[in-house]
Amino acid sequence: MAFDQIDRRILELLQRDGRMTNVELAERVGLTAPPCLRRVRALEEAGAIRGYHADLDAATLGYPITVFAMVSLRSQAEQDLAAFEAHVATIPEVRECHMLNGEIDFILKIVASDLKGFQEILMTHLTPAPNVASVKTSLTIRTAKALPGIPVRVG
Amino acid sequence: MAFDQIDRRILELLQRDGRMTNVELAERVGLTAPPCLRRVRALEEAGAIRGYHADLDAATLGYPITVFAMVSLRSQAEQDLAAFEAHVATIPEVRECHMLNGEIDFILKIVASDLKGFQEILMTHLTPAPNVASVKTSLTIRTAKALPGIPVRVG
DNA sequence: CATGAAAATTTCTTACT
DNA sequence: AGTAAGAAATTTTCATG
Repeated sequence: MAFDQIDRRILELLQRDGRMTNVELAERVGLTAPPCLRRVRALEEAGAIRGYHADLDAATLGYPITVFAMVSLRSQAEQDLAAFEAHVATIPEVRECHMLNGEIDFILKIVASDLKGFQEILMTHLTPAPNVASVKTSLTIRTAKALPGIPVRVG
Repeated sequence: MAFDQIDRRILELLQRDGRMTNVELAERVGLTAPPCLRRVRALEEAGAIRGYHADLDAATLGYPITVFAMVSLRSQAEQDLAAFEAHVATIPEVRECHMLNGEIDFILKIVASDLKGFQEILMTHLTPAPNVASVKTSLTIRTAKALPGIPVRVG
């Protein structure tokens, strides 16, 4: 599928404001509402738009702690990697899990209500998990930049 | 400000589907539309909801490469930390920048169109930046989990 | 084949209770 | 928090280049 300039403009605008009305979106990209809506639906169908999410303030809602955990496993056999992924999928505080190349096998983004809660997750669910060789964690002091998704060239 | 069960339910639903209509939202939380909309506006005002974003598929839109970069600086004086943050803020491919405790000063999430593009960012904008002592990068092989935001207890 | 106009439906939003 | 009403947006249908 090919995305033209109007499609990219739509993507950029909806990434910036996911609740923009279709009428405003249409105006901004220079279309009327119906063809604009059809393009949005097509972008959703094509998988270019995976969904829409409210961006919640973690600290305000009781999760002031964000931690990155670098995890190394003993075995990197595919079934062992998959088993670890399946395990972390069950931990609600683990919001992201990315498999990396190199020494570190996974990087996890974890949120917690306090340090005690973080330690609980670490000691109870992560360090003792099967096949885990090492877990190195770093607390987030502050987040300087957190843009959604990707840069969208509207050139 | 205190959030009750209904507020939390609203937050959970909008985090899951940021374009849910207020009518459907109201039905799901057991209110009629007007008080539900008032709650949503109040949550936005209070900063609990920071915004809404379309979740775009990076690979489909020309950014198949995601890299995590662990950056250490020579000086951790506040002005030098802030200068680095201001610098990465100008690089569109750097989507996230978190200041960490410990050996690593910052973790960056970077997207790129290909390895050449990534190398370009690394060599041109990151490694030679003022005050940068070391940059260790890891390519993302696959992302096993990527939930938005935070767990919302609706108990 | 995508756009646009028009119309029907649904949603949003305000005023009031 | 809910009801009711007016305004606005969404969505379908249909005509056009």
